[in-house]
Amino acid sequence: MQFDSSIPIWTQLVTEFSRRIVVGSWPAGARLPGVRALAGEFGVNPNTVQRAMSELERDGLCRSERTAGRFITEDSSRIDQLRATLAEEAADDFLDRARGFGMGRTQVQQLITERWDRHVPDHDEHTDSEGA
Amino acid sequence: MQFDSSIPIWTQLVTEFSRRIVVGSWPAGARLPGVRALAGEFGVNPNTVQRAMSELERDGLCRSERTAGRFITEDSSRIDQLRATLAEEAADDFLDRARGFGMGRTQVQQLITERWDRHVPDHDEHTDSEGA
DNA sequence: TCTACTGTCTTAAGCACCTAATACAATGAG
DNA sequence: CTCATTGTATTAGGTGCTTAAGACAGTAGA
Repeated sequence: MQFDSSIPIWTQLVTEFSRRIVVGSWPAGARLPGVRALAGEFGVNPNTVQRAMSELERDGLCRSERTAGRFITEDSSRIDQLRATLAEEAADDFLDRARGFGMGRTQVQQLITERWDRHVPDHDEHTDSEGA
Repeated sequence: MQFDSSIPIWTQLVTEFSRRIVVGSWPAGARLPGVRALAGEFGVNPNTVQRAMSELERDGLCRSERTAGRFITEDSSRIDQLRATLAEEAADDFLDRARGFGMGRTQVQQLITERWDRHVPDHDEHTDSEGA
């Protein structure tokens, strides 16, 4: 993973860890790798990982058993809530920016459509797996 | 205007100045207030304003006549381009995040619709923010 | 019991960046 | 010419991030 040097690494780790929780790489109840192992994976200092983990704990996404390791919360509804919150924040950030320079609702929807297409390599493919 | 202390002020000024250019508060060819005047308006140091202005010049959005002041570019197509670029960047940032946790196209469109409605002033807004 | 592993805490150093204060250079008005 | 205003450059201070090294406490397993 690559880091943006203009943003604190621990912040970017929080984002990455949240993503892993939301997409299920780290499912509810899972035991996480130790801070030293994660530090090795990302090429950072264990303290930096710990700072990110503290943030996740503060938000009730994981808990640490002091000697047994660290575990994702069992509360799957909390994870659903996280997913919703992240989505809303992303949308709100975007809408604030778009409205800031005067875009209307229709323009916004069209912009999303255009940009989505450029994000998807193949037009033919329906990657519309609307499960939830 | 209020600044986010976790982001450099000059960066936020670039955003604000770009917005003014895009929405026409600072139209093509306009003479801008001096760095000291702007610094006073935003409550920051003139150097901070200048750093933001240097960025705008680097992007061809304004030019400085060393003793006469600073002027927005006459090239209105450049401003149109800026508007398009800002919109695309905002959309791409959003889509990267949304796809990052597995949202599909339809979900994204629906999310935008929901959030747009809550952004409309008339709607009763209850902020249900749990930390992410 | 002894060893290895877990998270946690402390201290310190180095570094980059942001911000501020100030001085400088050039031009136009009077 | 003299002075005020313009943008610009230099220097210094402060803050926060990251890394590093080490020590501590508790637990599981050989």
